[in-house]
Amino acid sequence: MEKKLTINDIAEMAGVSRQTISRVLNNKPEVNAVTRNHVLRIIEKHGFQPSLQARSMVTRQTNMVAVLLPDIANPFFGEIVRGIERTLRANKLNVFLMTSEEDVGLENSFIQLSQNYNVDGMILCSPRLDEANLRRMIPKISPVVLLNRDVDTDGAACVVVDANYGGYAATKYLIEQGHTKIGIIAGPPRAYSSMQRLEGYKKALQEFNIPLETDLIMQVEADNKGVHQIAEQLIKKQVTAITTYNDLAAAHVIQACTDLKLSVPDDISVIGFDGIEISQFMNPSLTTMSLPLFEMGQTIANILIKMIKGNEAFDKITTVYPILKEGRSTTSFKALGKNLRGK
Amino acid sequence: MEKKLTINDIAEMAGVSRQTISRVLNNKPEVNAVTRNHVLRIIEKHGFQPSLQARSMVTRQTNMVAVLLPDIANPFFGEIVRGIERTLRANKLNVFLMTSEEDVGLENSFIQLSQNYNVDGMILCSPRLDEANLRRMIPKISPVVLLNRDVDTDGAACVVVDANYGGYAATKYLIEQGHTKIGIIAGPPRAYSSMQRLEGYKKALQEFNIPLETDLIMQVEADNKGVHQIAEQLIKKQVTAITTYNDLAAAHVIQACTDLKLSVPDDISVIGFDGIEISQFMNPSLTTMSLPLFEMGQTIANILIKMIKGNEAFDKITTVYPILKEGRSTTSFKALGKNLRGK
DNA sequence: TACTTTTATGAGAGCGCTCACAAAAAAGGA
DNA sequence: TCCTTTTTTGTGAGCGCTCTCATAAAAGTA
Repeated sequence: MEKKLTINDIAEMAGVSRQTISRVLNNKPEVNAVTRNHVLRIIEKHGFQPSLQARSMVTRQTNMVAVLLPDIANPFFGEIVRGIERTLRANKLNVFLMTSEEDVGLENSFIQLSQNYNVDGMILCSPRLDEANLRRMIPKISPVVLLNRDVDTDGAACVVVDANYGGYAATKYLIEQGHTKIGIIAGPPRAYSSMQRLEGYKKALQEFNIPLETDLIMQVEADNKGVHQIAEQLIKKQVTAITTYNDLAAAHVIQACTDLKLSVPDDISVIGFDGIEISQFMNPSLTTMSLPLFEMGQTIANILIKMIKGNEAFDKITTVYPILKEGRSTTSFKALGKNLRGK
Repeated sequence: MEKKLTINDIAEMAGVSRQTISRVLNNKPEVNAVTRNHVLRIIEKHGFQPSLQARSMVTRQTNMVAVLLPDIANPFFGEIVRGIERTLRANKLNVFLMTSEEDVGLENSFIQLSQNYNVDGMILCSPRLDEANLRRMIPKISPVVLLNRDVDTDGAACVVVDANYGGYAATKYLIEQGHTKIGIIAGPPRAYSSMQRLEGYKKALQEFNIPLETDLIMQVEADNKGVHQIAEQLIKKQVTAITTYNDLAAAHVIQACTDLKLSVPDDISVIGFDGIEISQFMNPSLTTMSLPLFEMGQTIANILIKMIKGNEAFDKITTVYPILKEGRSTTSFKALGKNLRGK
């Protein structure tokens, strides 16, 4: 570890005060051209770089943005973070990353932590905190952008996927393909998006006068551990189609079907959510409610940047609508009536 | 934004000196039980949290580890970061994330940046910097753990995938399946792992006395943009198998085959590298040289932690060997001789 | 020449904490 | 009682910077 030079060392070498060095460092105009060049040369020569830590101690800005998400290995968040990071970087902001693994306690302490690091802003992706908690935290950590949470408070902006619409559109699509016995794996029990998705599912059924069967409604923790099992349960209940809360879950459903010697889509249609890049490489390629993930990341970051700058108007709430992307994991029910198991 | 309390505010409220507060905060023993409880109550009451920024200013440790990687949306790095983050967190260390997008300039400035933030250590995943640059930087940013770069210097530890072995094993496997005309998409031109992989490929051919055909050797930038095109070129050269540098590239190769109305594995066998989670969901499921990604992340983090603590021995170099995981994207050449195009 | 205005530089304080030390209070020993 | 030891608390300095303000030097005005 080489010893690190400070602004005082440079000042001494240059024979000027540390304040002059500071001025050069910050491109202040009130410094003589000769002095500036002299200082610049010495800085250059020794490769001096000021401590950003010390600087932010006094300027009260860290150029750090805390990004909290449940799981970085999940391609959904991966794509979003890519969009976030690229946009932040273009604005000289850096990413302080935290993964909560769906744990509310961890989430809470992470938010606390980044507050203690004096981050300039926060991006909370799909926080699990309850509304009261969230409202309590926001004033302390503001500005903050929330993904998939709609909390109308000062200091917070929201970017939400219309999971209600998504659930509706996916279900409607399946109904139009002739399915009536449609299972839904809605997602984590307490998650806002799960509930919304379920609402959309119900709405579609209602619209087509299909009676709601509550035992076709499944919720599952986001770790995908239970998806396989739950898919088996649904299959036993003779569904002809299953709509899921994300593409990875859909992949597990397809695998459950394969394990039970059922064909997707011939026996069962499966529809995903998110439209992650690899959904097209799956076996079979996935029909999914697709989201512009990278762009969403950009949007999130841009809103936060506006909030940090503080002099520009920003959208308090931005709604993103998924669009149906047809793959080969769904098919018309009518077209293959004879394939139905037990019928 | 609520105003933030400082240690002085608490000191005043408690009627003691700021040093006593500091002692309570740091669980120092030399403070009277009564005083401690009194202070604790006031801290609790006002939800005071000390500024980690100010603290690290004096303690000279930030509890931050900079993690630099080429692409966060790539599941390969996603899995690794998951392992890194979980391990670091268990040791009260946090992640300062940076994505270089394969850009050497960005990489350089990121390393500089994290140095200026006084991070406690760095993890560089597959840096693109040339050896000289790397050697020059390491003393300034030490301790550092390098993934997939073998630079023997003080202050750096390395975790490398034996791509040579991987390339060898994949090629050998294909040869044993009866393939002799095997194409390789080795990876980014200047990447260390690409060259290693290629060496292994050559070694396997040599071992089986198969003449090397240089026009079956392809290199491609890691962005997968060109993979499709390059795969087409290889296919035109009548290869019966293609070995690739990662699973995503393999997916693109499979897609190129599909586009040309060729079947994988009946017409062409494809083998991937890394063994990311979704490779099993691909169409067809991928045969791949599988890596324990999550565990690699843990290993990397653990080595860095030892280096930071400074009182424990650590492995200067850790080699990880990929293992073959058979999927349905490869098949025996002999078994389907009649399927060969143009033969 | 003396005066104001402009330009360039420096000195001191302070961001919120922890360090090394000094000082005060309490306890123990004779 | 006085003196030593132990326990507890407080003081000053300083981490590496950037503020604000004062001062010095240069330039313009009369």
